[in-house]
Amino acid sequence: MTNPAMTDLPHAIFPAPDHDHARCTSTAIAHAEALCAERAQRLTPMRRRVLQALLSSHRPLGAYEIIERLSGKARPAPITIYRALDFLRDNGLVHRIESRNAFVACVHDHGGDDLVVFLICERCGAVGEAPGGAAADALQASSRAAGFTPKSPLIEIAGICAHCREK
Amino acid sequence: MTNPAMTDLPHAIFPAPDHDHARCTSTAIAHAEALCAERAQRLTPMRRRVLQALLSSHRPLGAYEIIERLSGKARPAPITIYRALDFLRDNGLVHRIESRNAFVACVHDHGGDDLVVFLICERCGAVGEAPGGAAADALQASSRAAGFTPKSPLIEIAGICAHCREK
DNA sequence: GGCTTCCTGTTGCAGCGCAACATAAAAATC
DNA sequence: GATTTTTATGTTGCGCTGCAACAGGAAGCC
Repeated sequence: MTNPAMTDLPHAIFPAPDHDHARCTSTAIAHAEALCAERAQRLTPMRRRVLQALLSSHRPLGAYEIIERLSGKARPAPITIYRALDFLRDNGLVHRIESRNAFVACVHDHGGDDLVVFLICERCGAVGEAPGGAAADALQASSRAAGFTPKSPLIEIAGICAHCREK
Repeated sequence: MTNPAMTDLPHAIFPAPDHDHARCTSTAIAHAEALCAERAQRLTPMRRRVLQALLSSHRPLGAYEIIERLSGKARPAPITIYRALDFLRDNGLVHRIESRNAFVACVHDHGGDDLVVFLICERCGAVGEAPGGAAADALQASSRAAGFTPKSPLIEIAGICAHCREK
């Protein structure tokens, strides 16, 4: 499932304000197509449109915000968006930011199981994904010590990203 | 602000099904009173009732669930509950579980700044609070590596607690 | 008492999220 | 290719979350 196009370009964890967003978007779409083809999943027009709406920014969007960005034609009902999001999430193409009740497109290429830390910039709203390998071990240990059998940990950190800090 | 009553009793991270819940509740209320007195904050009847509703279980409750548990008299509007919750959260007496959009009473005694890991049992719904000291360092490092200036990390882990696993 | 500050009640609204059912489109089977 | 089955989308409706704005009331301060 690894797509070279997503790994050879070493994404900064926070996309720079002047990055080549068109390419960034088309790469992600291409990755989604490849992945769905490989899994015999259907990237329908609706699902693609929702993904593109999310890719139009690196900010998490709510369902209603997505609807607004799906310009043209009739505006789909919220439930339609949620169903598309469910599909995209199941395939690791979209993440849910729990602390915002919103969604971001995933522009990284990571397995479904490894721990991802979401860094949320309070100023520009962008979301970065940092690898959480080291923290994963500590959390495993903490959980086990409590007799707890953990599934996927959820980590979200609010703060200020490098690009906003420079200003 | 440290209350001996809350520390001398070494709370298991997950309260056992047969724990002395009456004492567990009264201790928490006493702690809330002491803390508010110390800070010259007012633990009004409404705030106390909301806290007690949350203490009636170790499960996170939504605003409407809280309203239902505030039996007697007129049912307060949701906004009233949210205001009480804001107060209780500001004083560290209540935590918000983002992945559930719900709230739990805090039955531990930790400073406002140290990292807490919420363990959420998918079977019984109980929420435990584990210390996240070790993970905190790893997350700091991860964030810094991304040029990110972190504030308080949010960690929630779903899984199965020890008491549910035994069955 | 009079003033300020804080708390609660009321009304209203917007977003989130899904259940249940109906319809349409694609896949699979024959 | 026609029929059945599966899968995706549209429609309606509803309940929960969360807050803004305003009004009244209670507690503390001078």
